[in-house]
Amino acid sequence: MNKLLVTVDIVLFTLLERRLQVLLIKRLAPPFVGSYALPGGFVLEDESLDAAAQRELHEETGVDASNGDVYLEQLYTFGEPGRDPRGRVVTVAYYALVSNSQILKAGTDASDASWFAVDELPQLAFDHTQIIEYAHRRIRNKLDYTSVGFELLPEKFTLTELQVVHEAILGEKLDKRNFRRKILQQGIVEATKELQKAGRKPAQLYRFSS
Amino acid sequence: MNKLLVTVDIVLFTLLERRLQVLLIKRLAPPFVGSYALPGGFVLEDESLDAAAQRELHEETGVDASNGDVYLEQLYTFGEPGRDPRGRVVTVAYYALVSNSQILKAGTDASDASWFAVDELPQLAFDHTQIIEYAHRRIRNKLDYTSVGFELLPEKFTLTELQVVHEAILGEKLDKRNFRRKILQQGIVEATKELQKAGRKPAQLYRFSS
DNA sequence: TCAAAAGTGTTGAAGATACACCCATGG
DNA sequence: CCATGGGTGTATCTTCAACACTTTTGA
Repeated sequence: MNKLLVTVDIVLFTLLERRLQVLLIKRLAPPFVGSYALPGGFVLEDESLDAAAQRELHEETGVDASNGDVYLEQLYTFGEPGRDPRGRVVTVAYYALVSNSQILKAGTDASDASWFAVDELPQLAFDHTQIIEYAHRRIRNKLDYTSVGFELLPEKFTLTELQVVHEAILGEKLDKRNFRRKILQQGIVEATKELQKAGRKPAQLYRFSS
Repeated sequence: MNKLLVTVDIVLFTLLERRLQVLLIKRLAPPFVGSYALPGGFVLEDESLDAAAQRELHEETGVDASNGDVYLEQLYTFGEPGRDPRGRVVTVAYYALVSNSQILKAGTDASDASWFAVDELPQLAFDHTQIIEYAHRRIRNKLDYTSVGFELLPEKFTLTELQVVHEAILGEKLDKRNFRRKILQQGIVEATKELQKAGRKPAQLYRFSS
């Protein structure tokens, strides 16, 4: 009948500069002052774990997961004694996927937050390096049998943008023709009537079809 | 800085009568007196979550997971407020796979424990039905890309026994020739020099090769 | 001699991989 | 006019699915 401290930490991914990146927050209080750490915090008495994750995500990063357009999923629970020098803390880790456009909406008021490429992380507080690796592994596997890729893109996107997402997550180049064939014959995207006019040559915009 | 009750619950699977079965314990104390529930209990101040799961498994079922021959893996953490009428309880669920022979070794001193086929569960306490479904789904998926099946068998086994394990987990019949070819060309089993003499026709015994 | 489980190959379909060129646009 | 990214098809290989009969043994 032993009560323990329970926190949620969130590995927030996005795609920036064609690379998979994670949001980290510089710690202002001990322990690990000055190190970067995952956004997160304590679970309140009367909120679910998912709700706590949503709340912390919003408080610390400005990203709003309460409407359906942020993918948020429980990852794993870390509870080694000694993983937090302040005492026994059990952390339920989550990961979240947001598009570039949602980040901009969220604004940068969480001032000590910055993005880091997953393969170039700084030294992190606690066991957060391990948690991020675990999350990265999870989405890599998930890409094989689901359509998580869309969660990192805005509502409308080109197939090349989707391919870049897959390449960033998998860490390898994909063949353009094979990729397009696979996505199209899976029937999980549908063409919109719009073209992206930004680039050199206008590209067909697609949207995710449930 | 809110402390919460943290428990571990274990979904212990085995294969009995060619069916996937789960160990349940009849509750003697409120709430849910007389209902069946998963074995589990509170996490102590200075033990890891894995250690707590191992300890509870041993205390409540007699199964010893401290040597390597029980497969024990964290499943998911359930923390809805209201899932336990006594108050806020966060449960880190685990699942474990044991062979028939390990059960017999463990003995039946945990007197109010009984096995139930996963597809014929009684009414359960708390949200334990949901936890078992989650665990069942996990091992079904895992069967596609790993070799969890072995964990439900003794060290030496025939290919037909392995096939029965797969069929019990997947809930469908498999083609014998296709199954054997797949397993053999994966190279994850090796033939021993022994034959099983029990049945009608002697069968080659295999063992798992790491 | 019968019942029960062991063991064994082939074919066709579907899915995955490798691979190269032309086109439209903006600078 | 050139650099950039958009867009397209085919041949091959690998993988998966369907399918039936013979053998050994104990009762």
